[in-house]
Amino acid sequence: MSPRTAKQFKEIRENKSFLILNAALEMFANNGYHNTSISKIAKHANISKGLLYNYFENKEDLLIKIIDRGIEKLFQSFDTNSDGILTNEEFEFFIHENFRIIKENIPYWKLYFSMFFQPEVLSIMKDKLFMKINNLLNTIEKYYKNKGVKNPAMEARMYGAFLDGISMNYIMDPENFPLEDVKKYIIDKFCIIDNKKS
Amino acid sequence: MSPRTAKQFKEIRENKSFLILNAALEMFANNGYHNTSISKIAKHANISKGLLYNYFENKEDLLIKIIDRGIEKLFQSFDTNSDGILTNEEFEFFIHENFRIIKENIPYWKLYFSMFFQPEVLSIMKDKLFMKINNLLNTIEKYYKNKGVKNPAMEARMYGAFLDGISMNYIMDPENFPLEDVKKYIIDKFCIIDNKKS
Amino acid sequence: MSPRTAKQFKEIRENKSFLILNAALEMFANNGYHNTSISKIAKHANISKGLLYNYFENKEDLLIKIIDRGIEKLFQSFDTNSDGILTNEEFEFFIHENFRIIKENIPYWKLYFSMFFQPEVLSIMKDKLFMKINNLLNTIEKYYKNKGVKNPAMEARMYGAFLDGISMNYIMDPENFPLEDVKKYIIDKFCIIDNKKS
Amino acid sequence: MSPRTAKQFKEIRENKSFLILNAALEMFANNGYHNTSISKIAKHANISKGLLYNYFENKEDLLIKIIDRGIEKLFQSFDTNSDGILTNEEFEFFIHENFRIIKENIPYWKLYFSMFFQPEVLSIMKDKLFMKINNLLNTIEKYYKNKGVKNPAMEARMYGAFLDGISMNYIMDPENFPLEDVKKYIIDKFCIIDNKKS
DNA sequence: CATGAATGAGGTTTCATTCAT
DNA sequence: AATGAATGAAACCTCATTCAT
Repeated sequence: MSPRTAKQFKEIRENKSFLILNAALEMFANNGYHNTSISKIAKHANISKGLLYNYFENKEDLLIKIIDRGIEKLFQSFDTNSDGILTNEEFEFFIHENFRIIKENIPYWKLYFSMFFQPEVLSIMKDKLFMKINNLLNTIEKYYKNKGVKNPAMEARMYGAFLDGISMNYIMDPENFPLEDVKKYIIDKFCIIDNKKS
Repeated sequence: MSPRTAKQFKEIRENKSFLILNAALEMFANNGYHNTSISKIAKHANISKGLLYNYFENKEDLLIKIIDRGIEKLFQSFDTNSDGILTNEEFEFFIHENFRIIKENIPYWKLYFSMFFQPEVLSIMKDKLFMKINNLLNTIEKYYKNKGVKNPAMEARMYGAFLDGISMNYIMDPENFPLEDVKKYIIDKFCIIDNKKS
Repeated sequence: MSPRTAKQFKEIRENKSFLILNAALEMFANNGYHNTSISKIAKHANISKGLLYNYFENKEDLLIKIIDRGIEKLFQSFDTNSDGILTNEEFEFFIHENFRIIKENIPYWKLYFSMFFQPEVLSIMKDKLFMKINNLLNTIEKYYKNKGVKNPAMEARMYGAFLDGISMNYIMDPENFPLEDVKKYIIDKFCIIDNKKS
Repeated sequence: MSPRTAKQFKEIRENKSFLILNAALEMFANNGYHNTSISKIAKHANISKGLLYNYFENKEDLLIKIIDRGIEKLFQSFDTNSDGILTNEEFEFFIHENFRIIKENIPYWKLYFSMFFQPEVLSIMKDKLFMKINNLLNTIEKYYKNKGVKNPAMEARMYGAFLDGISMNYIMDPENFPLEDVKKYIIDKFCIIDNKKS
C-alpha cells in the first residue's frame, strides 16, 4: 500500500476519539481514575459530555480503550521475531526499546502500573495482558536457555521483575533518573556475554 | 451500675479501632481506595457508619492511619543498627525480613504499592515515606561502599528497584511464588561475597 | 425570710442545670442554634453528653428553658406597678432598666432577637411572649393617654419599635454604642414633659 | 433536531436560576437557613437535588446569591443623588420607598433581619452590607447637618434604628400594620420642617 | 453530530439521641 | 449520677448517564 498522505494523517490526528483518549489518559494518570470525572475529561478535550458518549460507551469503556491502545503499541515493538531466538544485540535493543516506549508516554505507564493494583480494573484486562506478558517472558527464557543458563525460567522471571521495578522507579521521577547508566547496568547484569558462560 | 472506667473505655477504643483499621485495609487493598465506600467498611467491620466517624476523622484519615501503622511496623525491623555498617549476615537477614513482613500482611502491601500510582493518595504520605526509604537506601549504599563497589549509590538504587519489582510480583500471586529460590537469587546477585571483591 | 446563706448560693451556683444553661446560651448566641451540637455544649459545660439528657429532655427543651429563664428575668423588672399609671420618673427608670438588663447578658439578647426570625423556634414561645409584651405596651399606652397624647396606642407602638431597633443596634456592637447619649435621646423623644403638652 | 443555541441555554439557565432562588428564599425566610435542606428546596422548586448544584456551588452560595440580589435591588432605589444633599421631598420619598420595597418582598426581609443574628451567616455578608448601610447613614447625616440639627450623626443613627425597629415590626405581621399612619409618624418625628429649625 | 440541562443513585459526613455499664 | 460508645436518620454533595433539542 502507498503511505498515507499528509491529509490522511491530519484526519487521524484530528480524530475526536484520539483527542478524547489523550485527554482522558492524561487526567486518569495524573489524578486517578475515580478522581477524574467525565465532565472534566470532556472539558479538557473541548467537547460536550454528550458527545463523549457518542464515542465511548461509558467511563470504563474509555479506560479499557486507553489501556488497549497502549498494550497494542507496546507489544508491537516486541512482536517482531518473537518466535525466533534473541541474539545479544536484540536483547540489548529490547532494553532500549522498553525505556524509549515508556519515555514516549509516561502518563500512560503511570496508568498502566496503577491498574495492577486496582483489582476491579485489572480483572477487565487480565487475560489479554497476561498472555502478552507470558509471551515476552518465554522469549527471554529461550534466550537464557540457549545461553546455557542453569535455571532459565527463574532468570527470565527475575529479569522481568527487575525491569518492572526499574520502570516503576523511572516513572516516579523521570527527570532525575540516570537512564543511560541504568541501561548499562541492566545489560551488564542480565545480558549473557558468551565467554562469561564458561 | 457504675460507669465504665477510663481504662475500660480505652480498651474498647483500641480494640474497635484495630477492627476498623483491619476491615478498611482489607477492602482498600482488594477493591481500591476510591472504590471502597465508608458504608462497605462499616458493614465489613460490623459497626454503624456513624461509629466509624467516632474513631476516624474521615476517609482520608482512615487511610493515613492504615499506612502509618504499616510503615511504623516495617521500619521497626530495619531500624536496629541503622547507623553502623551492614555485615553480610545482616544484609541477608534484611532480605528475609523484607519478605517475612510482606507475607505477614499481603493486603497492606497491595495497598502500599497501589498508593504509588494514585497521585492524590500519594501526596498525603509522600514526605514521611520518602524520608524512611532514603534512610534505608543510605544504609545499603554504605554497605556497598564498604565492600569497595565502584558506584555504591547506583548499586543501592538498583538493589532497591529489584526488591520493589520482586515484591510487587510476589504480592500479585503469593501462592505460586518460589519465595525461597528468589531469596537465594537476590543474595547471589546483590550480596557481595568478600573474595569476590578482589 | 432570712437571706440565703453563702452555702445556699454556692449550691445554686454549682447547680449543673445552671451551668449547662449558661454553656448552651453562650454557644447558641455566638454560633447559632443549629450550628451548636449537644456534644459541644456538654464539652463546654464539662459534663458528658449523657448527663445533659438527665437535665434536659432534648435540644429544643434546652433552648426553651434558656429563653424562659430570660423572659422571666426581664419582666420581673417591669412587673411592679404594672396596673397603675407610670409617672415620668418610672418611664425613665424603665428605659434605664431596659438597657441595664441587656448589658447584663448580651448573649441572651442576641439569642432572643434571633429567635424572632426562626419561626420554628418562635412558635414555641410566641403565646407566652406576646402576652407579656402586650402587657408592657398597654402600660405605655396608658401613660400616653394620661398625658393627653392624641393617639396613645400608636405612640406606644412606635415607642416599642424604637426600643426594639435601638436594642438591636446596641447588641450588634455594644462596645461602640453611645449608651448614655442614646438614653437621653429616647427620653427627650418619647417622654412627655408636662408643659410640653400645652 | 439541531442543538439548542447558546441564547436558548442562557435563557433556560436564567429562568431556572430565578426559580431556584425564589424557592430557596421563601424557605430560608419561613423556616430558617439551617432548618431548610437542599432536598426541600429542590422539591419546592420542582427540580432534582443534582440540578440545584448545577446552578449553585453549594448551600452557602445559594444564600449569598439571594442576599446579593436583594441588596442590589434595595440600594438601587437609594443610589440616585446619593452624593448631593437630600431635600425634604427626597427624605419623604425614601421613607415611602423603604416600605414599598419591603412590601414587595417580605420573605426576603425576614431573611435579611434573621441574618443579623446568625453569626455564621452574617460573617459571609458583613463587609459588603455594612459599607452600603454606612453610605446610607452618611447621606442622612448630611441631611441633618444641612438642616442645622445639633448632633446630626446621632440623629441619623437614631433614625436608622427607628426604621430598623419599625421595619422589623412590619415584617412580623404586615396584615395588621397601620402602614400609612406609621409613615406619617416617621415623617413627623424625623423630617425637619424648615421653620421648626428656628 | 453536538449540546448541556436534568436525573437519581450513591457517596461522605454530622449529630440528636439511646443505652450498657 | 455519670460516662462515652453506638446508632441511624438525614444532611450535603458528586457524578455517570440520559435526553430533548
